[in-house]
Amino acid sequence: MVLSNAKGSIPLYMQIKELLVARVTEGEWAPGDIIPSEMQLSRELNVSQGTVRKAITELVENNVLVRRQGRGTFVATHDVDRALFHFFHICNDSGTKTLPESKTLSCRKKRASRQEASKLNLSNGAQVVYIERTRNLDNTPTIIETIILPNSLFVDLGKRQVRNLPNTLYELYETQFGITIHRAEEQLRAVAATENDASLLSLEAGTPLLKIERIAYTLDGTPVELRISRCSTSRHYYQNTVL
Amino acid sequence: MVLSNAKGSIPLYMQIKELLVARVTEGEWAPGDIIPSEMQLSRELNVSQGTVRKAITELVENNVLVRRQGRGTFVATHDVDRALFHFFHICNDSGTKTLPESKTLSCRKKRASRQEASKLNLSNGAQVVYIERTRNLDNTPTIIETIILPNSLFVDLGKRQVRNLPNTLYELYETQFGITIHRAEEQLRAVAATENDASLLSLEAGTPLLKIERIAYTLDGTPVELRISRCSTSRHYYQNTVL
DNA sequence: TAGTTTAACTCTTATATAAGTCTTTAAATG
DNA sequence: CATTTAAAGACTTATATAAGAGTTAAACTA
Repeated sequence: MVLSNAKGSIPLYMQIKELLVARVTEGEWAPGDIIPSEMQLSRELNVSQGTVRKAITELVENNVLVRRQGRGTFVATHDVDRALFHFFHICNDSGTKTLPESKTLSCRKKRASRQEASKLNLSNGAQVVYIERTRNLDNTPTIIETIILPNSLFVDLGKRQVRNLPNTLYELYETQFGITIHRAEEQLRAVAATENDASLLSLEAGTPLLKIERIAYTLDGTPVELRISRCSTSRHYYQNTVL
Repeated sequence: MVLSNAKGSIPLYMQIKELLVARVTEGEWAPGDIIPSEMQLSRELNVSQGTVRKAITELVENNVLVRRQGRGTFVATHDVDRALFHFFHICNDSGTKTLPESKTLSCRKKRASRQEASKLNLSNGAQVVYIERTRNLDNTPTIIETIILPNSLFVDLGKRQVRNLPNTLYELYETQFGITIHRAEEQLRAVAATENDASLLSLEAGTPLLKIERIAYTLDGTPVELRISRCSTSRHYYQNTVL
């Protein structure tokens, strides 16, 4: 890639931003890696340190990179904190947020339904990994989750780890499959608990549940996970901050 | 206020940020006003334009100010777009978001309940304005809203506008009462429709509804509105983007 | 081993130049 | 002569570069 500072061209710092993103998405720099210093990059690209800095600043705001003063700049990773603060929104009534324990019920391969395929941008009838689990909050089963993944990206996940899945899946995606979740869209509705829901959460059928349908995307915009959660909100709620 | 650039002190640009925020919260600059140019401010404060610029940049990211190249920098206002994009999260099934029409059912003064008072940081039994309304989406009643405001901040709102309230309340707060909503916390649960809910939304009692409890804050962190919405999610959903 | 230095970073501030917007003014047009 | 058009100028924010200060962790020393 060649940078251009001609008259009508895109600003230098934006071109640098693209270039840095490319190096992350293409795996040249993996999550957790330190990237070259601002000075090194500025020399390599023949621009000033401040210009590199502006590009990096915006990527830090997008949660792509992380800066540590005196140490360097790193590619963001999916540690537990990030999972908890960015992607998990259920609090208990006293307002505290804890990562729930998970009990995997099943993990198998199947063909995607028409809807699932469309939401994950797959061709009709493509193979998907299908995971069902319940999650405990404050020692009571509170959430039922159905997770649907393109089998092409998560090869052998169905076979290998049948009921041995870790609690924080996004860390697994990143470390085992090189897939980093960058953003997600969530659609929330209120639904009635089915008989099955009711028995899993030990409450009565028809009880209102909060249904969260999440599609998670990588940095380059590919949808890679469809996750449907049904939560009992008798002692918990979904927390959202509007800025 | 005096700026300090001594050794252990807070960075200049942050001090400037505080100063600019103060001028907005204290009403020296009102929403919609243009603020002095970066050069004017830099001369007034004896720093360089770039330092003022960094302070302003962060305030633009916080939705406090708005920049327009070639024109100037303005205090952010609560236009319809902002209300829709930042504070309204209900979409219809095809994914489009429209501002609902509102029908005010009642608007009166009462004493805050213990819970209401605590959520709005009021003393026990303080006076509040209590508004009830239904909102239509795609020509069907979809949302029931209860809005609770401290009477001390919204004097005579109860009397004056009994059933003549505009659709976008946040614009009213800003223009009539000088109160700008800056951020909000929302808590979502699934609940069963009461008989009253059911008749207002013409569905059956017990139907699951999405209950949204929002507390809205001004720039200086004062809670100024408690809003409880109950939404039918048969044809609509709550949309949240996780970054 | 505890304290000190040092090198490699990022962070802050300053300055210069580019680019966008609006107003004024004067020429061109009917 | 009245009206439109276009160019010039005086603003504004946007981008790029440079220099020095603050932080951190590891190497070095007593």
